Amino acid sequence: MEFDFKTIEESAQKYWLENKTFNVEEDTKKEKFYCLSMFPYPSGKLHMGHVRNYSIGDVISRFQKMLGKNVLQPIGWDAFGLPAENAAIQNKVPPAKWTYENINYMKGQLVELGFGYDWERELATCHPEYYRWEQWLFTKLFEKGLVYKKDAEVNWDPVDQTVLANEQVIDGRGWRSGALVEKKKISQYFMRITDYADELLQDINKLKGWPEAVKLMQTNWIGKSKGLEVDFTIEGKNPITVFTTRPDTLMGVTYLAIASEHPLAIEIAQNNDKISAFIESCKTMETSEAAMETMEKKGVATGVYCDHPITGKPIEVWIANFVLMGYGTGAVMSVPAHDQRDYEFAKKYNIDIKPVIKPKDSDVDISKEAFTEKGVLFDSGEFDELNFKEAFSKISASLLAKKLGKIKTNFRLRDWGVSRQRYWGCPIPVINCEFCGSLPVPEKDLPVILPEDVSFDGVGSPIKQMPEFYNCDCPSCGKPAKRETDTFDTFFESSWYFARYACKDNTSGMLDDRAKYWLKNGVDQYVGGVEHAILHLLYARFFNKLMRDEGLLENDEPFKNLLTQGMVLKDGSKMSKSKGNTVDPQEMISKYGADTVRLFILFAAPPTQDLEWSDQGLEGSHRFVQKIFRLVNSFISDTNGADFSHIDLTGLNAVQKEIRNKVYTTLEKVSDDLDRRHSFNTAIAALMELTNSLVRFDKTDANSLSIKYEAINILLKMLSPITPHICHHLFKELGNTEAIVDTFWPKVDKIALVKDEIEVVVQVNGKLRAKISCGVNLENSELEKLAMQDDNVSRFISDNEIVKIIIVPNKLVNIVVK
RNA sequence: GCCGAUGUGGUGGAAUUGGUAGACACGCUGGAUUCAAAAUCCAGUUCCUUCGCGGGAGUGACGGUUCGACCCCGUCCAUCGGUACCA
Repeated sequence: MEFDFKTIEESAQKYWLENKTFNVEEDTKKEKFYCLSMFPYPSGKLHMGHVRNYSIGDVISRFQKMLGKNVLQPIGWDAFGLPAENAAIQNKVPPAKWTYENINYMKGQLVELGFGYDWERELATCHPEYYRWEQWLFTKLFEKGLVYKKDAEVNWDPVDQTVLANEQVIDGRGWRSGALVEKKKISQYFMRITDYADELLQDINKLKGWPEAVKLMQTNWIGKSKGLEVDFTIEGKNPITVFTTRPDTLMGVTYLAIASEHPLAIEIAQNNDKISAFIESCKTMETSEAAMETMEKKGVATGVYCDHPITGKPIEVWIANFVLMGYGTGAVMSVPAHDQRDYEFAKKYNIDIKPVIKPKDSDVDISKEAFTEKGVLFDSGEFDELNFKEAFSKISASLLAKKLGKIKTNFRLRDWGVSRQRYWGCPIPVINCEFCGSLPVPEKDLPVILPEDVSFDGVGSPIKQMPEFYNCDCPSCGKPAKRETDTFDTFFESSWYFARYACKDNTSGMLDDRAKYWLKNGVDQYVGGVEHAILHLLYARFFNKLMRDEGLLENDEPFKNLLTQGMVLKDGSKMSKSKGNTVDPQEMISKYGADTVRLFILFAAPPTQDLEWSDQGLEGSHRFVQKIFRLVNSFISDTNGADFSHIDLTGLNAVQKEIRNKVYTTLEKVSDDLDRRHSFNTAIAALMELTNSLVRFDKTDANSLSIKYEAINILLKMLSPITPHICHHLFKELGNTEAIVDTFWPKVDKIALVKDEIEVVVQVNGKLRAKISCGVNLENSELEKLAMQDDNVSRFISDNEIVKIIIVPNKLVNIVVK
C-alpha cells in the first residue's frame, strides 16, 4: 500500500470544506469555545512562525470540538501596514493590489495545511466594511472626549521628505536616504488610554489564564507609582514642575534638568548661542526609548537658578538631552547621590553631589556609585533620622503647606498616539474646518474610503496630494473644509478584530448580540507570538473596555486564556532573508505533506519556547506518519475485513493487559497535555511510545486483534487534532462510517489503568542505590524492610547509624545515615 | 539602559507539586534483511572509571536552603523578546 499523502490530504480538506465541518453558529445548548490565533499580516507567503501559531490553535480547536464544545476558530488578515508601501515602491504595484494578491495566495496555504477555520467569517482589515466601524467608534470616542489632538515628535527624513518608523531609523539615519534623521513636531490624535490605566492595571488580576511573565510586563508597562509633584520657583518666570517618587531625597537635589523643548530652554536660547547650538544638536536624535537610554548623556548649564522649595537655596537649571518634553512635565529634579544617571551626569559636569540618605546601620558610600536604596535621612535639617515613609509624608506636608507640591499618582503609560502620516491605513474620520475646528465625520457619511487605485512612490502619502479625497464641506457650517489625510496606527485594526469575527456580516452596526455570545468571559484561548505581550494585547484590552462602555460588549477582558508561542529559529537565530536562513513552509508541505509539517513543529519544542528548525527532524516526523500508515494498513490486512470491535475483558493475559494499560495511560496523559498543559511535544512523545508498543504487539488471536482494534481507534482519535488528514483517511479505512473529526474524544477505562506491580527507588543519603519492584500501596514499614534487604543498599548503610528514613509512598525511600 | 524570558548529552528536547536527570526524537555506531542499495527491524549511545557488578562526576558560573535541588533563594555571565511609528 503506497502512502500517497497528497491525495489523502486533498481529499480530507475537500471533505471538511464541503461538509462545512468548521462553520459554526451560536448554540446555547452547547458550551462555546472561542479559539483565536493572532491573524497574519499578509506579507506574501506564510512563514514558519505562522505555521507554528496556527498549528497550535488548530490542535486546541479540534481537541475542544471532540470534547463536544461549540468551537469557533476564525481567521482573517491584518491587512494595513508599512510593508505594502515598501513593496509598492519596489515593484511599482499599488499597496492594495499587492495585499489582495498576498491574501489570496496565503489563504490557499492555510487550506493546504488543513486548519479548521470557519471561512465564512474571514475578514481583511483593509476592507471598508471592516474599517468603517473603527471610524465609527472613533467618532463616538471623539464626542466622549476620549480623543484629543496634540503636537508630538516624529522621525523626519529631510531628504526623502517623509516620516520614518523607528525601525527605519538605523544609527540615527534614514534607511533609504542615509540622511541624519530629525525630530519634527506634528499635530496628531491621541487616545486617552491613561483614563483607563487604573482599570487596565486592576483587571490584570482577572487574567487567571495568562502567563505570569506577560502580566508582569503589562503591570510594569503601565507603571503606576505614587509620588510628589514639586514646584521649583524662579524669580520672574513660571515655576518648573517636576515629579518624583523619591521626595525623601529632595534635600539632596543639586540641579534641575529640563528638556531641550522646554519653554524655559527655548526662552534662554534666544540670546545664548551656546545653548541654542545644544538645543539644535538635540534635534538629530532618535526618539526610541532604547536609544534615549543608551546614548551619551549630555547637558548644558543655563546660568538660570531656581529656588529649592524647602531651603530656598539656589539650584541651577540644566538642559539635558535625556529629558523629553512629551513625557511627564519635561523636567526632572536631580539627586546625584541617590540616582545613578544623575550621579554620572554630575561627575561628568562637576556638579555637587550631596548625600542625604544612608543605610540604617552604616554610613553611606558614594565614592563609586550612587546609593539608590531607601534608608534613613541625614543632613536634611528637620527631616533627619526619618525613614522613607515618614520623610514622604513630612516633606509632602511641608510642601503642601507652602503650596509648592502635591501628592500625585503617576503612570508610566502614556496616551496612545494613533495618527500616522502614511497612505496604507484607515483614514482618520475627521474634517478640519477653518471656522469650526476639527469635527468628526457624521455617521451617515461613513466610511471614509481610502482610494486604492493610486501610484505610490514613497514621497509622502498619495491622499495628501489628492484634492478629490481631502476637499469636502464642513459638516457644521457647510463651508469648504479639508479632510484629515493621516491614517490610523495599524494597531487600531488589530485591537477589535476578535469581536468582529462574531458578526462580520453586520452592515448596520459594529457588533451585535453574537459578539456577546462568543465573547462571554472573553476568547477562550488566544494564541500568538510573545512579541505582542505588551502593545497589541494592551491596546486590545483597552478597545474591549471602550466597546463595553459603548454597550457593544459585556465582558471586561477580551482574552481569558493566553498562550504566547516562541519563535522559529534556524541555526540559532531568527529566520530572515538577510541572513539567508529561511525555510519555506510551502517547500516542506509539498515534499512531506501538511501532517508531517504540523507534527514536527508541534513536536520539536514546547509551544512557549523558541523552536530550532531541523530538516532531519522533519524527516523523523515523516517517518512517524508513515509508521502510523503501515500500522493501520497491516492491521487491516491481518483482519481481512472481519469485525473485531468486541473485546472479551474477562480473561486477558499479561501482555494484553499491558497493552490496554499503555493505551489508557497514554489517553490520560495526552488529554491532560492537550488540555491543561498545552504540552504538545510531550503528548506526541507519548503517542510515539504507544505506536511503538502497538507495532511490537503482533499477536493475531481474535481477542488480541480486538484489543489492537480498540487501541488503533483510540490512537487515531488522539492523533487527529495533530495530523488530521491521515487520521481522517485511516479511520475511514478501518470501516468507521462517521468522520473522525465528528467523533468524541475517547473515555478512560479506569480498570485498565490499575497496575499491581510498581518500582520504588531507594536512596542512601539522597543518592540512588537500588530500585525495587513491589506491590502497590505497601505500608511504610514494609517498604522500609524491603529497602533494607537490598544488597547494594545495605552495603552503603554498613555499620553507620541510621538518622532517619523518609518515605514517599509508591515512589521513594531515602535512608539518612551518619 | 530598563522590563520580561531562556540556559540540561553530538543535536531538538523530557523530568507535571522539591523525590530515579536525559523520556521521545534526530544524529552516530554495530547487527539483521538485501546480489547491492533504499526502506524497515533489532541493539548500543552523558562523561570518567571498571572484564563485569558497581563507583565517581554532571542540568550556564559561583554560593545558599533541604534528608533530597534542573526545580526554591542570592550574586554573576550569555542569548533572545519588548522598549510606545515593524507586525
